[in-house]
Amino acid sequence: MSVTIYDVAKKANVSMATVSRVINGNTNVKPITRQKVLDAIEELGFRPNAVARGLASRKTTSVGVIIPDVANLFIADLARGIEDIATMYKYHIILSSSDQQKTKEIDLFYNMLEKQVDGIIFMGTTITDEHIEAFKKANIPVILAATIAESEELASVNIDYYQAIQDAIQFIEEKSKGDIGFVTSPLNNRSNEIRKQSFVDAMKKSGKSDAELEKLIFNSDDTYDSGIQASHYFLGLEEKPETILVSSDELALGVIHGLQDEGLKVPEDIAVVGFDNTRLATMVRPTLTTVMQPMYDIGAVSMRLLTKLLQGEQVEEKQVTLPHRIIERDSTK
Amino acid sequence: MSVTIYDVAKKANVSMATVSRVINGNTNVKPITRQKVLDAIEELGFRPNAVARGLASRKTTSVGVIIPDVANLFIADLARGIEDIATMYKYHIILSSSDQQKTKEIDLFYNMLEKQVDGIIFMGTTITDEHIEAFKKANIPVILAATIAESEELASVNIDYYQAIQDAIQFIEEKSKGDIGFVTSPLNNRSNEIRKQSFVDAMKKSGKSDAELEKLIFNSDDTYDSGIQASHYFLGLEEKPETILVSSDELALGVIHGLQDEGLKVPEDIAVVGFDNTRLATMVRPTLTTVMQPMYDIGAVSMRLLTKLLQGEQVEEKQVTLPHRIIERDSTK
DNA sequence: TTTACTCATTCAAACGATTCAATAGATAAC
DNA sequence: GTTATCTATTGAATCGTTTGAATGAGTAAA
Repeated sequence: MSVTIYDVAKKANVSMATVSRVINGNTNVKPITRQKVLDAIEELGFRPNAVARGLASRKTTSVGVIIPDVANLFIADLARGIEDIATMYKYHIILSSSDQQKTKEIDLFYNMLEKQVDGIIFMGTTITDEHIEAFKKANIPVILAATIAESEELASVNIDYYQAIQDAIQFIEEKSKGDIGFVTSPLNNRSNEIRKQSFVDAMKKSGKSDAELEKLIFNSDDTYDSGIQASHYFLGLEEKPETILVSSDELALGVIHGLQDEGLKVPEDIAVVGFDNTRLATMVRPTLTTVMQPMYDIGAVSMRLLTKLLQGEQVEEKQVTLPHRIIERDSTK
Repeated sequence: MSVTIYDVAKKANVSMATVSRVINGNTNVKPITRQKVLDAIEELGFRPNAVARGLASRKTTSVGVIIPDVANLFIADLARGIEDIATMYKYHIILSSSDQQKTKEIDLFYNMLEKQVDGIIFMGTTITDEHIEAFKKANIPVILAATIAESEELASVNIDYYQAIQDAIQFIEEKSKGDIGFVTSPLNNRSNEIRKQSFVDAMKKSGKSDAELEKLIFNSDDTYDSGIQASHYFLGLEEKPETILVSSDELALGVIHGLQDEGLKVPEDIAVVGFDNTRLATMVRPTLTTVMQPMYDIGAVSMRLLTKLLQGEQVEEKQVTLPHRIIERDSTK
């Protein structure tokens, strides 16, 4: 049926081993032989069967990528970062969305192991013992991308979420003395939990009581619509915050539009600060001041880290923290 | 090292063939034997090696997906549709972005063949002879998703782009007698070309001269920023259009904001109609009237079609046209 | 009882590469 | 001239499954 290494060997009058060595760019092949083989390959239109290769070499040059949802703008950016570096290092990507469901995350993980991927990049919600067990059972490197694990042993690439929120609050407080409202993303996600905690700590430090604090927090489900709901919530308060700090950009757009729909002006009446710096941030009026979380870079660095691990390169630190920063636009004054 | 089918066979006191038959849910296994094998599998924590399976069975249960760019909101939706159906039918997805570069598209295609994918879903720009040659050389089914090919032989899933624009124009003309401006997406993409042609035909039919027509068209590169440029362009015309019809939603947001930045009101001064109906359409003020192109569905239907082809199911029609429709929101009056 | 069939199971040959030990030929060292 | 050292190449086992042919046991038909 299809052309195999055997056919090439026959045509070039050499052994399969030699053909294999030519394909793999191995030395110890006489230039003249190499050329003979190359000619035969060309002539037959031979393309090595990656599955057979994978079986024989125990390397598939594919990596598994498990993310919550490709269709999420923010996450797709991560995927793209991974992909670009993977392509650069000649890896293929097997991609799956977990929809933040723990069982699905774990199932997908084992499925990818069956596929004999060389490594896995995982973005998920909270890392449980079950996750860790699965990761350990796998004899391949696993990188957590934009995902927090308490365990020191797991390789990961993140930003410092706690500090990011602290910085955002400091940024806000430099501009305005009023209250700050906070819209969380779902707290089944460790990094969202950390952001909330960071907010809580900061507010307590500036003397807010538990009761006051509670009013300043709106728990959302991370959608545009719940951003709108959040805005209604804050407008319903007796003491409205002067600034609303929001856990994601999409949510922030919802908040902004919710406020505008009620006739308020952003940032004059209420300022809004987002989180992520997705492309959405510039696609809204006023443009959104936001905390940059460089998802593309997180993906790229994760994949690069993975290639290092796969190729046995020295890795100084398995837990990478990428810088964040506040990007000031027009939704704050 | 890892547990193989051989270990299971030994433990259960049966042959590898029997274990294989159990794994594959084959009949002709006595219940009692099946249970013995299942127990052994459980006990040893056996997981079949998909690579070995792939080699032996010549089926990998993975499909290749080639798309212009995962990080594009609109395209990621397609990917998600593909993925959901793939998961349902137990296929894995190998995903790659081509950045609309023809050589990359073709390289990726051949790479996926090397990986022995069972089928490929392809979204690209213009299908050239080179593409068709590659598709034919592959002995596996290929589905074009949201991608036009003139050839009748290729399986594909699309909407009727020509008609969609005709409908949009009719919709606009029912509301307003003024000129219609048109913002194209890059014309290296066949479907964009068709949309433009559709617009041109309609305008000619209503008596526009070539000179008039030319002024009404702005060629963009399909980004938010070029949407802004488009708005400036139209504002610079002596006779400004009353409505601007735009080839994508992201572009349309750019147009809307560009107009608003200049102090115009949408839709009072100028109405805007988008194309795609991405989530962006509701994430802007005014919300965007747009032509729905159901990318998720296109992905899902493509994948379903592929499974049919792979499983030898009867397929009535290899070229599927999905319905489109105009979704009226607030950017038109 | 013999023959013919099923049904359950085993045997062993693929699948298409990689890889390591073995070998032959050429070159260098003594 | 013999031995040692490289270099280029081959042979064959191996990777972990699937799968079709072969086998054997049990049952139904004659």
